[in-house]
Amino acid sequence: MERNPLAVIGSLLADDTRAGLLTALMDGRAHTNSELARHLQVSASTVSEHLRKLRDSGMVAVEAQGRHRYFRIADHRIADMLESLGATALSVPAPPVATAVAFARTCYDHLAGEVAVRIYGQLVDDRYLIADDEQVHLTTSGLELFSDIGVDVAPQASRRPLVRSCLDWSQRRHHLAGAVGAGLLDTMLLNRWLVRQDGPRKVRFTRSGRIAVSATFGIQV
Amino acid sequence: MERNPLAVIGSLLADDTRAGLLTALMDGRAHTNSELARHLQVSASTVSEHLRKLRDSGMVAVEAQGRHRYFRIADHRIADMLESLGATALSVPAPPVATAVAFARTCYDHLAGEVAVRIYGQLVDDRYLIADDEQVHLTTSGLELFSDIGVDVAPQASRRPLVRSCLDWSQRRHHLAGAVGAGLLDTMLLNRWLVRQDGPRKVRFTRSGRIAVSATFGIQV
DNA sequence: TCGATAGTTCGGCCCGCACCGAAACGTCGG
DNA sequence: CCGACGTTTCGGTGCGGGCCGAACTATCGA
Repeated sequence: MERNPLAVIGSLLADDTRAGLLTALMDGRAHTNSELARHLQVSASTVSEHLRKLRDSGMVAVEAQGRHRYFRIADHRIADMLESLGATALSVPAPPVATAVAFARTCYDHLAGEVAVRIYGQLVDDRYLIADDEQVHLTTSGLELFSDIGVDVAPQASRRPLVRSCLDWSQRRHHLAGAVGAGLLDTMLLNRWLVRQDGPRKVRFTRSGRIAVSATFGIQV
Repeated sequence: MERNPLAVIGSLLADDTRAGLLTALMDGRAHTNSELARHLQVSASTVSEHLRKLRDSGMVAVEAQGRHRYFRIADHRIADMLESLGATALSVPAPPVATAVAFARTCYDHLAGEVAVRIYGQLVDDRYLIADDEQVHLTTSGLELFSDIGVDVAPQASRRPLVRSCLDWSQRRHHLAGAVGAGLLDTMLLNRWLVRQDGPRKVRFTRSGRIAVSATFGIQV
């Protein structure tokens, strides 16, 4: 059965939930299945099926990371099309869909956002951290650095790696995860360098926190 | 129920028949309900319902003319959107949807197309025809002109007006309809100025036809 | 005034598909 | 290896909507 190409695209957009997924993804970041399910108030299985269709059609791409799978708009051509489509809707003057990217936020059990990316980069530059293509290692001086601020850097009894890199989709760059990444967040919260905000993953640096981060990692916050 | 604007547009495009209607209308011309129904091989009632939806949404506009209603893409913003959407489909390099406009074709019982528009304009310029906003009248010299080439210009027993203007949607300009318009086409075919082609409304000027039209109306064909 | 034709509305049928819960699968961390 | 958790697959249900034919309206031309 030969279908009209307009109808093919239209069918993908026609469903309200699917359109909601695309709209949510239009913030330029990548999201997990369950995040999206919560956001749209539908079951995880439903979202999974929708995402599969969007993926099959090439509108959405996926990147696996551990037991999470991050979904995002496939490329800027798709984004442009959706943007222009949304603008055409009610002759609305194109509401700016891009949201402000959080400077600091949490990503599961570790710190993410702009500041986390900069800390990660500085750690690499200063040879506290060695990052090759696939693997990340903490150097001896890195071990000392984290140990000094109260992060447990003992080799884990568990299989959990000390350090792991995690891709920050709002930045498209890596930041620090793994046991040390989690420990760093714990320490920051414990010492009130950082306090949680109302949003689920929102955090904010305190005044003393900014000073401490500057002193510890040598970056300006 | 609040719906996602993407889903609103998507729903309109999602149906294959509706997408086919829009694709057909993307030739830039206006078409009637029954034309479109024939083209898409569905019933007239089905097309009518689809066109109503497209009209309600503002994607398609309609203009009534006698017992015909001509449907067209509402404005160039919609056309642009559809064009870009179609181009996004399979990364196809945007097939040129605009078809060549027929130089000469029939419109029901009279002549239409580029040549008909030019004849009409020349008739007005030469004062054979007086056209004000709403009405069109044949002058005495106009009566003679058509009488000379064998078109019956006797006042009609029927209510049918001698001359009427008909909007040519491929040209967005008027041409001659009414009893004289119909008679002119008859005469042209009878004298073999014009011969029918294989297409339902396709006609072609003969060599002698070109000469006769030039001589009669003073236009170059 | 009347038949022919274009278009719309209405009623009813039926298919496609969005949805959910349950179960299966894969990865993480203990 | 095991429990926890994120994700996907599967089966079943219900509803929206596209389709047609028939009836109705409007216009044209005789």
